[in-house]
Amino acid sequence: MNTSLNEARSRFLQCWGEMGSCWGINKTMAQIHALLMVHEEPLSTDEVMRELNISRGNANMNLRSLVDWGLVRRSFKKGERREYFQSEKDVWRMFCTIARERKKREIEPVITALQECLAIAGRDRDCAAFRKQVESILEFVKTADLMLGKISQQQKSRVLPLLVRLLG
Amino acid sequence: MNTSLNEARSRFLQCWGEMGSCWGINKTMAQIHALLMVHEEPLSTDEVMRELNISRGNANMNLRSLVDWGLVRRSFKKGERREYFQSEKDVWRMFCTIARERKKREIEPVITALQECLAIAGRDRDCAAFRKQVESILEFVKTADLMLGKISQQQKSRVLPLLVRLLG
DNA sequence: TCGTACTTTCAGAAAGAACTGAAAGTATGA
DNA sequence: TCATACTTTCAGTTCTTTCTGAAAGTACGA
Repeated sequence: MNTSLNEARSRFLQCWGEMGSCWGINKTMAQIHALLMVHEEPLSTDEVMRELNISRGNANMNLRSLVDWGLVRRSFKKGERREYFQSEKDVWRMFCTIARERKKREIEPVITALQECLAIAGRDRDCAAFRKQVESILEFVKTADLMLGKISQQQKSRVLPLLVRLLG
Repeated sequence: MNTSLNEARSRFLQCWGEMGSCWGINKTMAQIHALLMVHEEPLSTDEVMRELNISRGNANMNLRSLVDWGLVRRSFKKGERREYFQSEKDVWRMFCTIARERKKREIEPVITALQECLAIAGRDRDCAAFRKQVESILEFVKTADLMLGKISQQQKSRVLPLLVRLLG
């Protein structure tokens, strides 16, 4: 098999794994995702284990997480009991999926927590400065949340013109 | 001192620390940042150590990181040798600073790495599918990079109208 | 130049996250 | 019902990151 393709692939897996770590995503999960992204054909758990040199438990757990995130689909070959996994390939749809999940898992809980902070603080005069700061953070996070929600519902083609306007 | 304010503060520190972890930021660093955000007055290393119950080394290291990120400024009180630290309070400016830093530290290196992947792969026919996928990822990351760069240069007042259009 | 009041560094310790692999669980077809 | 071919779980281990605290470094005024 083409050596430079192999080398390029493994460079890509490494890159994607590191990027994941930066953004709070398990490195192996990111690498499995990368692996599936650059394979047209669905891969089995055993193939993933072999390609990344990881244990069955690890492969299974991270494949499941990817399915939970909606980035990877289980797929079956007729006449085979074994399950295969296939990644979403379209980058914009991947982005939308990730945005929706992080919104739900991470941003919305922060909004709730900040609202709790304000509720706990109450309205005493000596809380005024604290309230003001937390309120402005909350407002920002809410706007970001709303925006992420809207953007991740759009077709890519509808977002591009806005970007052009912004970048122009 | 007002108990509910204390409770609200510590809830806020906890919340910000957890959020940091989600996004690949050291929890203690995020908590120090939170602590400084809700204090009008600059705090000394010893005050930070006391409030968060952490060691001198830890406090020193994370305060330095925050200064490196440009989120916190050193400040001095006249007649005192000790240094104090003060956080940027404006949320939009905080966001811009973080965006610029992550762009520089994390996004630009990914662009370079992806370009390397393409260079390694070369133009053989059996690389075509790989190239196509990596190219579309690269295009997306470049657009995100460009956009983050533009947005984080804007005044908040110039971004809001765009959001309104988008959200409408 | 020395003593004081601080800041920085870093080797080792602790905590936390991720991983392994064997055992248990499950589905299928004969 | 059983054997087979898989998937899932989880207790224990390994790896990574973060933290500690004492020692070294630095700056200043007397």
